[in-house]
Amino acid sequence: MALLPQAFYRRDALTVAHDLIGTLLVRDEVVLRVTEVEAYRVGDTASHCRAGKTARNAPMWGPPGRAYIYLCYGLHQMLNLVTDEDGVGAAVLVRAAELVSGEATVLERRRWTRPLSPALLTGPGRVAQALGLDTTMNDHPLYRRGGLELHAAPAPRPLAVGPRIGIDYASPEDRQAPWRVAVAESRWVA
DNA sequence: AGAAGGATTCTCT
DNA sequence: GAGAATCCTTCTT
Repeated sequence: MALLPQAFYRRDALTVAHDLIGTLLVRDEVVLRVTEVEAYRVGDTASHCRAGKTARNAPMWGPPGRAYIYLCYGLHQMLNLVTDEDGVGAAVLVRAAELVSGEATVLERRRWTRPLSPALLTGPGRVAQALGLDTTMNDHPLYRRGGLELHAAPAPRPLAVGPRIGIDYASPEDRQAPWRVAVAESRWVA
């Protein structure tokens, strides 16, 4: 499988967001196909970087192709992939995925008892939990072998776009911006 | 030092 | 659909 190079991430977050759909998140035996993402772009009033560099969002300002993971609502880990040039704050949030392999490990990490359904992996906290991620994985490079990796795969079509979720604090323009991207026909979408 | 709020999820009804 | 869980980050005093 082809590891995506760092150059893949060194572009505008919205461009990366579109190209991210269909790629494979890989950690050991667990493989997830990305089905839904949101772009948080440079100068974005919805972005964690809107108030400048802080201890929490520092990974977003670093080199592209690395992980930015943060704790939301005190309990959910959120996985972002850092984009754009080194030194500017931008990233793409992974919101949903489809199970490709590693079912046993994912079920265990998610403490899933019900019959298999898209709810297993639709939602950013669920994806991160399925991959066993937490903030100690911050700055982890996804373009190198080892730990969490991102692999190229055929791009599903068509895609659907819409406004992002849970950003009421952003400017009206940014709230409406269609920077959420998903596989149009997948059931593995929130 | 204290307070507010958050890129959510789960379990009910 | 509503409410609880839960704690870090950030902003204010």
